This record gives sequence, structure tokens and C-alpha cells, in this order.
Amino acid sequence: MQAKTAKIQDVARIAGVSTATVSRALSNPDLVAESTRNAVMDAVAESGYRINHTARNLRRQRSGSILALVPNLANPFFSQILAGLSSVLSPAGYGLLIADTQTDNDPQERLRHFIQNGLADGIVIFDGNLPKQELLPAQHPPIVLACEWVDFDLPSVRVDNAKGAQIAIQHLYDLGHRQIGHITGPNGNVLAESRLQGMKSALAALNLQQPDQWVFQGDYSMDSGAFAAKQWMALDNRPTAVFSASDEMACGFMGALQHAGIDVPRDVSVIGFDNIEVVEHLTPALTTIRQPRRLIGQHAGQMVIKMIDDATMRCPSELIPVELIIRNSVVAPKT
Amino acid sequence: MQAKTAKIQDVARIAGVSTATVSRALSNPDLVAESTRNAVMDAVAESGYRINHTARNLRRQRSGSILALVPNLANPFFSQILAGLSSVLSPAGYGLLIADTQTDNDPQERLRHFIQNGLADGIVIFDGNLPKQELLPAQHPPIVLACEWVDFDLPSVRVDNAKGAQIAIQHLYDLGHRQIGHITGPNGNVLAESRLQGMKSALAALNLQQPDQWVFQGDYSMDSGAFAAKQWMALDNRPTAVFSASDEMACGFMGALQHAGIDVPRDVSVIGFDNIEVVEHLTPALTTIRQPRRLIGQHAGQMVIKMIDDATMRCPSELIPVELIIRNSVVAPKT
DNA sequence: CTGTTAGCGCGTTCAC
DNA sequence: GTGAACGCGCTAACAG
Repeated sequence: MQAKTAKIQDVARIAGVSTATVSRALSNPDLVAESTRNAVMDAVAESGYRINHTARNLRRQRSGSILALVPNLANPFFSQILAGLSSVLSPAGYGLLIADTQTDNDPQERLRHFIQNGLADGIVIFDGNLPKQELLPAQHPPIVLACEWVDFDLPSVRVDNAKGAQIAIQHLYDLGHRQIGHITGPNGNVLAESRLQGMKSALAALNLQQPDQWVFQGDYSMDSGAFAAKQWMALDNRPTAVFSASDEMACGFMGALQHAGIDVPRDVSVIGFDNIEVVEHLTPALTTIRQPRRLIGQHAGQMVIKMIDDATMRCPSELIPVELIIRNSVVAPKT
Repeated sequence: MQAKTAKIQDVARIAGVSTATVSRALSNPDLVAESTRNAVMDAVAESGYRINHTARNLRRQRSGSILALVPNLANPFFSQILAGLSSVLSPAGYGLLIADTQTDNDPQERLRHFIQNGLADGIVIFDGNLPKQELLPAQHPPIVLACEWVDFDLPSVRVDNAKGAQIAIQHLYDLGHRQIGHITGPNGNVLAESRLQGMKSALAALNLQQPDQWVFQGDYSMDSGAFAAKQWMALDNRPTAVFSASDEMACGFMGALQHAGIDVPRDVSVIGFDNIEVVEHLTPALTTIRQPRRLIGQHAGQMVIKMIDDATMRCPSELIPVELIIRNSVVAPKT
């Protein structure tokens, strides 16, 4: 902390007014006459005064920052989302506090820690495993769920995962694929669940069968994609195309296949989900479902801010559309 | 904010002691008798009391959080670093405040904003372009530079970039390469500069020439790597190997080459820098210099915490070693 | 439009 | 070992 920073009283003294006036001149300029306002501003400049947020926050019963709860900060998936979030929070004067729920042995407890200590004026939750509504303290700041979470009665910003899956399947179908496999996300993960369900509905609508052994259990990691590749190779009747619930897994899947001498897309078509940056530069470039991650962060940020301003817990949820990005990893099946 | 959360006075009343005792029992348990301490603890449990950090921070003249200044939050390069940072900060009781210097029109001003407002008890700067020492306010909290920044008289945790470059060149040399190109990082970026210099020294030590047109200007992005590929292809006398200052650019470079029908590593060997997760799964898997990003974050975190505890501005800087990861993108040149 | 007064919730002297 | 009183720096309520 700095040695001696000017306080509001110093400004008041220099400007020849009371501290209340200084406070008003800074927070609600309209409430004070222009002449005195100028005097105050001059005094501020002269003294090098900077407002003490801690004191202000104590008085206002706020914290000045918004908390983002991320399941795994190391996952680059969140980079753009957080960037989007940050880009709307800073201009609004909020700090962005980030907590990695994975580091904690009890994330649930951590969430309560933040809530009950009033450490955040608003919370954005990205961890789909986190909240059980019953466990939330009765009193809590505005919360936005930025992950798929259907049974949960809080405002959310979600991506249309089911629709994305459906688009992916339709794309494969249109090119002639009738035998379609899937690499799932982690068990119990809501996003993964939606994508799985979306795929199943699409398959059913197209009258396509999908034997169980064509569904490979993954966990969004590249390694799990590579593991799925091993299973695919061990199959007698291999699907001609695979829809991966994440681009990471698609990378791992393609990589392992190629290292084993299998040609993508000739021997098997692959379609991903997310459109992470690297997949454009793979060989073959990955066809995928784009999900606008920066937008997710921005919307989530706007929502919490609005909720804080309106002092409400409710806000219409948003559904962010997805989009098919066609590249080179999907072709018609061998005949 | 919650409706009515128990304050320290409530606890005091229930325990039948003064607020001062409660405060001590919580902050300096040793100073109070065991019996009263227990009474206080019970009262805390009964009332559901949680300490108000804002009030405590105001009193203690601290903020309770540490600020990370990141040049571009959207860059996945920082994910692991921030995860490492977070993993040491939370156990120590600090919040992690993140600011994206790219969002600001005047990052320099932003830094001062944080410093002068006492919004952070410590600062970790990842933005190599940020600080000019002269511009720092005289009084400021402990700052750690987690980016290469040689001329700067502040504690830093750095990666041995020059050494990494040297290892890369040596590796290429050992396999028989004598014509080695380079894709640089952004102009003026200190990391990029170090890698470039490290390479030049290594080249000189090995008595190797490197014509200017073998050095491609990049900016760490995949697209710039792809652009470098175009330039490489346009060359009459192409280098047989290329050392890229980042894995991202190496991805873009290899991708563009492959899309143009050029074989890596047969036609050109490529070596990267960073060892980002995806490169293991590329085809060919990328040989690269590993830089332990999580460690960088952890060390930086430990350093600020120590500096805060010791109330000092100085701390021995750390140099984190790098390591060669051999994969399949480098082979002996065609003869 | 402005000044006075009274805390926000805690940590910390200084007595006892 | 414990309590009383004060103040961290600011803003909101009430007068005038």
C-alpha cells in the first residue's frame, strides 16, 4: 500500500467544501453546482486524490467485482469466454475475479464462501457440475449460469448444443453417411448430455441405427479422443463417420488414426464441436460446429450487470446459435 | 448482498465476550484463552457468522486480491499459467483479479488505476509491452514480472528463452541441418527478441549463415505461421528446417505447407516453442521446446505472496528451465 | 445546492 | 487474557 495517498478530506479542505460535496461531485456530478464541481476537480488533480474503493465498497455494501467460476482454468476453451466477459466487465467498472473450482476439494463450499462473504456483486458459473439449487444460500447475489443446466431455475446463457449436434448429423447424412459414431463428453456433463441427446434425436429422425460400440466414452480431452481411435480401429464394422462432442477429442482422434496410417477423411470422416482455433490449421482441416465463445462471455457479463443494476435475480435466458463450418475432414463415404 | 448476515457483534453477544475478543479469536487464536476461544467458535457456528472481508480490508489497508495483467486473455497460452497462479493464490486466501490489457485503450493508465486505488495487494504482469519503470507510481505494491524483461529492475520469473532457442538450433544441427530458417514473434516483444537472439548466437557458434529472407516475421498467431509458409514456398533456396518462435505459428506453418502438398518433415523440418497441448496430436507430431507454463504461474504467485508477507519490493528472480521434446516433425535433411 | 451527522464492520491501541 | 473506544475512508440521510 502506498505511503500517504490523499483522502477525501484533503480534497475537501483544498477545495474549501465538505467531504460530502466532494463525494457527490465525484459520484453524482449532477447534484452539485458547476462552479463547486470544478473547484473539487481542481483539488482532486492538485492532491492526486484517488478514490478508495475498499471504503466505498464497505459503505455501499458491494464488492466491485464479479466472480467467474471456471471448472478448469487450464482448459483453453475458456480463454475466449473469459476475454469476452472481461471486455464487458471492465468498461462497466467491475473487476473480474476468477476461481478455479478444480483446485478446490469442495467447490460447493467455495461457492458459498464467495457468496456469504459478499466477495462478489455477481457470479457467472461455468462449471456445469457445480450448483445444486438446494445448496445455495437463501440470500445470494445475481447468478448467471453460462453452461447448459436445464433443471435449474436461474438465468442462463447457453449454446444450442442439441441443435449443433443435429446439424452435424444432418451434414454427415447429406454426404451419404449412414453409419455414424460418436465420441461423448464426460459422463454427467450437461453439455455432453445435450449433444448426445441432440445426436440421438437426429439419428432417430433420419431412421439411422447406432450400435452401442459406436459410441466412445470421452472426457473432452485429446487423449480420450486418441483412445477412441484405438477402439474405432478395433471394430469389425466401423462407422464411416464420427461426430466428436469436442474439437479437442477430434484432434486426438484424427491424430491417433493418422499415426496408425489411417487416412482421414478417406477412411473415416470426422466432425467436431466448438471450432477451437487450431482446427483450421490441421491436416485435414476439421469440419466442425462453431460455438461463439467470446459472445458467450459477453452475454453472460451483460446479463449479470443488468441484474445487478435492476436488483433482480431474474433475467430472460439466452440461447446462442451455432453454425456449421465446413472444411476438409468430412467427405462422402467410400462406396 | 444478503439480507442480514451476522456481524462480529452478534457473535460477541452470543459468546458473552467483547468484539475485540472475537476478532482476536479469529485472527490471532494464540492471544486468547482456550476456553473463551471455544466459546467464540461455538458462537460463530451458531450465528453462521462469516467475516466481512471488505471491512477487514479497509481496516487492514489491503485488498485481499492479486492482480494478473494479461496482454490477451483470449490467448490460450495463458490458460495454464493462470491455472498455476490460481492454484497457489486461493490456498493462500487471495482472490485472483484478472485484467486484459488489450481491452484497454491505455493499459499503462489501467495499471496505475489498479495500483493507486489499492485494488491489489500484489501484481503479476504478463504483458511484456506494459511497464515503463519511469511511469510507475513511486509507491506501489509488490510487482512480479512474469515475462522476459531484461532492463527492468523488478523481480521476475522468466523462462530461459535464449537457451531454448539454442537447444532447438543444436538439435537441428545434430540431425544435419545447415540451412535454418526462423519465424519470429511480434516485433518489440521481449520473448521473441530473446528467442531470436538465442538463435543468432547459436547459429554464430556453429558457424552457420542465415540470409535475411529465411527469417519470417510473425506475431505468434497461427495465421502468421501460415503466411510464413507462403513466403517459404516462394523461396528459391529454401532452408531445410525452420525454427518457429511459437507452436501456434508452427501449426499454421505446417498446416499451410501440407494444404499445398508439401510434406513435413520430408521436405522441411519444423521445430516449435512452448509445447502447447495440441501439438502432440498433430501429424506429424511437433518437435518443440517445452516451457512449463503452469510452473511459471505457480512461481510468480509464490513470489508475490512472499514479497507481500515480507513487505519488500525485492525478491530473487527465477529462471525456469526449458526442455527439448522430440517428436516427428524434425528429420535429417534430404541429401 | 451544500454541510452536518452518523455509521458500514472490523482491527487495534491502551488500559485494566 | 480481556474490554472500551476509536477510526480505516467513504456515502446516505437529513437539515438548512
